[in-house]
Amino acid sequence: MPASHPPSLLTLTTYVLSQTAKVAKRQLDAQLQERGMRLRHMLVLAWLTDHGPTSQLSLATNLALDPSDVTATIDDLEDLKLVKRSVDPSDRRRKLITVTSRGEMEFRRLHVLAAQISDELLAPLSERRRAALQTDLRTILGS
Amino acid sequence: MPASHPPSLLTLTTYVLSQTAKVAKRQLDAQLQERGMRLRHMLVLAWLTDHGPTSQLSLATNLALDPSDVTATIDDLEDLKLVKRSVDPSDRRRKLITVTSRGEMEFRRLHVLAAQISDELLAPLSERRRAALQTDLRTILGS
DNA sequence: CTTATCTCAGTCCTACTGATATTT
DNA sequence: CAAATATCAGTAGGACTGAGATAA
Repeated sequence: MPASHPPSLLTLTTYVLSQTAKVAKRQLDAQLQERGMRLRHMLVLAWLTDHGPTSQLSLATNLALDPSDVTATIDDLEDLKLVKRSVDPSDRRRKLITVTSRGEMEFRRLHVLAAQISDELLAPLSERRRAALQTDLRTILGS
Repeated sequence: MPASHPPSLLTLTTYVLSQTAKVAKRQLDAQLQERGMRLRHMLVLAWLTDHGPTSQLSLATNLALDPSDVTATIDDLEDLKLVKRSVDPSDRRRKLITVTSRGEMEFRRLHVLAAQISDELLAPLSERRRAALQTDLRTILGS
């Protein structure tokens, strides 16, 4: 969060985009850190909540994480009793990661938190503008 | 750039924002890297082009860079003959950094490059939408 | 035997810290 | 002498690499 911005960069949407994202990310990180988590813990919880039991490698490829980071992340989440490892019976090399009910609760809390941060950040915009922003960004992302 | 996104996160504007920014940043970084530069080199060039000669500490505080990183960045830019160090006569502890004419040319090129990347990224949006996005993001950033 | 999955130790890179030199 | 500026060596933390273990 630069104290001020070079004017010639403020005309670049990508710059403004990155700077805004940095602010948002910083706020979320701070909140997550208070719970001993990082963004990738939340990503994994989100994925599991949405898609059900998933192998570590599949988490890695889908969430663009390094497989070894997934291992560490699952270690952490398992310590917190938010997920469970179990061997995939159909392929015993694989470990299926399952979110626990406690994990789902925690994810819901995190989601609320993130939504609040989102809202605060977007507070200067009207409801209509916010919706447009959301749609446009998703259009750009292509999903 | 996750291969796919957890649906429950796509409802969070901050998430979509961060992901979009990541894509943009990655593309710009790739281009900069081909010229032996990184984002902070461009930031410094932009600042100097906009504001004229500036001390290193002032660059650091304004651009939210660590002073020691500024030193290294100026080292690089000086090697490339894009900036010049000179002692501030009014306070000989300070070094005033000045962009050379070559540096200004290079920054103009980088700016064009970044604008192209911006345009490609925003291609799916109409002209009107793009303008709205730009304004809204600046509103959020508060500058 | 080769390949896939997970784990783990080690490496590399980046950002930051702390100490130093110089000037105010 | 204390504070400000720039430099630089060292540190800590994160992300990635490569090898090993187990299973297919």
